[in-house]
Amino acid sequence: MKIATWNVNSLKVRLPQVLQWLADNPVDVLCLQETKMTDDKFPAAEIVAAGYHVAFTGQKTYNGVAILSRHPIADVVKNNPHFEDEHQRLIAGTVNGVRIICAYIPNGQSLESDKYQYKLRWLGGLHDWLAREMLAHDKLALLGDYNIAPEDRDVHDPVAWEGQVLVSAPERAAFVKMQEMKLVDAFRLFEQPEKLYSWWDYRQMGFRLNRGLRIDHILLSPALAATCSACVIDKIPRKWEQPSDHTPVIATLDLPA
DNA sequence: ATGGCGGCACAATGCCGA
Repeated sequence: MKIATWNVNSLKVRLPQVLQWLADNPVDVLCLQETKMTDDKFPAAEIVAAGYHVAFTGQKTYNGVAILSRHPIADVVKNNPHFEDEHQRLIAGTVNGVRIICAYIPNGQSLESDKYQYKLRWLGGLHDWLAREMLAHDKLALLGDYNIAPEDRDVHDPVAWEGQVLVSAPERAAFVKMQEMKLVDAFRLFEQPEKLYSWWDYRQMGFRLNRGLRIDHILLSPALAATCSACVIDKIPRKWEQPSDHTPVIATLDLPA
């Protein structure tokens, strides 16, 4: 079973790339973030025609998340039942006995911003809800755009980024807290190439100069981590015409698909 | 020091992302 996550930065613009990527990479589950559309605009028919079930929740202009799955998606939950939030940033569903949680964690903008406080509150709410979900689901995966680079090796220039949003100590502490609840960063289960990131700024030739951050992650519960045989970042879509600034992350689980 | 790119919006510039 292969599960993946991709912040597409507008599904309206990126739908052809999503369909192309799925044709090239027929994963079992693909979590999308930043669909940036209301549910009435969601291209469900095109995705179903590509052989996927889909669950989604969106809003105008910002945010929006979706789960695409080759298998039926059960027990769909939209948003965190224990955190009041007008943003559409979270959707969960169960696929083949695996609890899939797709998250678009807030960016935070800057350490001085109200949005940063919202990000930390949001992470607190996520933690509390995750604890409950983990009790209910042995096999659980949290996939998405975390907007957190967990360690300096996940940052192209740690000195330049020091103290900035995405790398600040409180955000990293929230990531560590998820690891302390036994969620495992699938990417770090394996030897990886150095300086491999999942996001690059559109500006200043960020991708060509590999000025990136690893902020898109797949975290696995212990029962799933034990089955994980690979985790890769696929840089290919970042090279396509009119790309998202993020690129997909894929984990392979040795479970019957 | 700022914005640099890209997407979006009651549309020209401003907000937002990261």
